[in-house]
Amino acid sequence: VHPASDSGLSINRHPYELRKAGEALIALCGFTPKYYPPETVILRQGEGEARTFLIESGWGMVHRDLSNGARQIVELPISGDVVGHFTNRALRHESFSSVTDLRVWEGSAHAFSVALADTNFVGDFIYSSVARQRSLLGERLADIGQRGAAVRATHFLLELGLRLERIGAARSDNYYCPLTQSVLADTLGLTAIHLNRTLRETREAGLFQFRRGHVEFLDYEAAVSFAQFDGSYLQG
Amino acid sequence: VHPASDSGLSINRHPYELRKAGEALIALCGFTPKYYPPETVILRQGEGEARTFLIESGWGMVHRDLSNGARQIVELPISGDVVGHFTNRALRHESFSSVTDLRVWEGSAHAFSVALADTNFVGDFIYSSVARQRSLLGERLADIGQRGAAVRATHFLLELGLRLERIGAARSDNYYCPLTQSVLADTLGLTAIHLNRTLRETREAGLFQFRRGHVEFLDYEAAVSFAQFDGSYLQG
DNA sequence: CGGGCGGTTGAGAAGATTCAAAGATGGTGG
DNA sequence: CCACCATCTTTGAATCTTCTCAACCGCCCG
Repeated sequence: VHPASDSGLSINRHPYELRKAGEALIALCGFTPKYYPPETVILRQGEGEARTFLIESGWGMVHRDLSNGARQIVELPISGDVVGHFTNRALRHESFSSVTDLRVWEGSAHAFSVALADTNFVGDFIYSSVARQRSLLGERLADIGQRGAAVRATHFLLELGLRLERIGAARSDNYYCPLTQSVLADTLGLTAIHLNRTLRETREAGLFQFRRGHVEFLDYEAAVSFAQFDGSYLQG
Repeated sequence: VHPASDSGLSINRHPYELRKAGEALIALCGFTPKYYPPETVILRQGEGEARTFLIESGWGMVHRDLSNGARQIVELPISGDVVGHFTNRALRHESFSSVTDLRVWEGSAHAFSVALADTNFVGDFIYSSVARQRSLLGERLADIGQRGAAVRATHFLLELGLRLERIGAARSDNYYCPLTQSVLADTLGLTAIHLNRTLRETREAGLFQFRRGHVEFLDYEAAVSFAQFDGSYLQG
C-alpha cells in the first residue's frame, strides 16, 4: 500500500542527495545556509532583490497577497523543494514565508540562473520560458481561487491581450481570439453558461466585449482597475 | 498606453528570435517542424512518448481531463511558448491540443532535456524540480477549478502525504502537518469557515481527520477513491 | 486570570451550477 | 442560392454550493 515505506532506501537517500545539492549550490553559486523562525516573511512580494532557496528542513509557503486582502497560497514547499528560481527579469509577485522553523540554502537568483543557463542558447531560452509559465500559473491560481467570475474573466483577457501584444500579434485592447466560450470557461474554472452571463455583465458595464473570434476592450483603464490588473508578472 | 505598439522593434524581433530558437532545436535536439489542423489532440494524457513543442504560430491548449468528464485548461500557449518540457520520468497527466491551425517545432523531450541539463548537477536537479513543481500546479488548478470542496481537500492532503513519504519524512496516511485551517483554506481557495465544515464532513464520512499538527487517514483507500487520486504526477 | 488565536456553529445572502429550451451563426450539400 | 445541420450563444428557473456576518468555545501562554 505504501511503496516508499517498504524499503529504507528512499528514506535514507533523500538527506544525502539534498546535502549534495546544497553543497553544489554553495560551491557553484555562492549560496549560504540560513535559518528562519516560524511565521517569518522571507521574501516580500514586490521586493527588489531576487533570491533563490533550496529548503533543507521545515515548512514554508509561497503566497500571493491580493489588494482586496485575500491570499492565495501557491505552493507549500518542504525539504528538497526549490523556491524562486526566477531571473530578476521575471517579477516577484509572490511572497515566501516560513510556516515552521525553516532551514534553507539561500543565494542570489542571478548567480543561480547563470550557473544553470549559461551553457547554451537553448538553456537560456527555456529557463526564462519556464519562469514565465510558472508566473502565469501562479496568477491563474489566484484568479480561480480568490476572484469572482467577472474579475476573473476580465483579468484573464487582459493578460491574454498583453501576451499577444508582447509578441507583436495584436493590440492588447483589441485582439483576435479564436476561443469559444466553452474553452474560456474551462480555462477559468467556470460553467460555460455562467461565463456567458458574466460576459453579458461586463459588456453591459462597458468593460469589454467577447465575441467568437474577437475581444475588444471598451474602456481599457476601467477594466484594468476593475480587475486590479498589473501585468508586470508577464515580463522576462 | 500601449508601450509595445510605440515601436516596431518588439513586433519585428519576435519572429526572428523565434526562428533562431527553432533552428537551434533542430540542430541540437533533432526537432522537426510540423503542422496540425484545428481541434487535434496532439499529445494525449497518459500517452507513452514524451514530446516537447515550441509553438511557431496558432493557438493551442494544454488541458487536464478529469474522470468525471470535467476539463481544466491549464495553459493557452501561443507563438513562442514551449509546451511539455518534462523528462519522461515526469508524468503526462495533461493533454495538448490545437485550437486553430498550429505550426510547431517538435521533438523528443528526452533529447531536449539532455541538451538542457547535461552540463552539471545543478541543472539536472533544478530541471526535474521545475518539472515537478509545474506538475503540482497543474493538478492544483484542476482541483480549484473543477472539484468541490470535499474532494479538493481530500485530494490535496493525499498529495501532501505522498510528497512527505517520498522524502522519507512520514507515512502518507498519517503525518505531522503544522498548517492551520486558515492556511489550508487559502491554499485550496476556500474560506476557513467553509473548510472547517468540509473537514467535519470528511471526518464524519470516515475518510480522514485534520487536526492542528496532524493528518490521519481513517480509510486511505476510500479517500483515494473519493478524490479520484492518482499520485503518479508526483514522480520524477 | 485574561487575552488571543484557532476552531466550531448558525442563519441568511450571494455566487455558481444544473436542466431545459430557444435564438444565432457559419458551413455544407443539394 | 437556398435549405439544413451542427455548433455556439443566450435566456429562464430551480437548486446547490460557498461566502459573509456574528457569535461562542477551548486552549495555550503570559
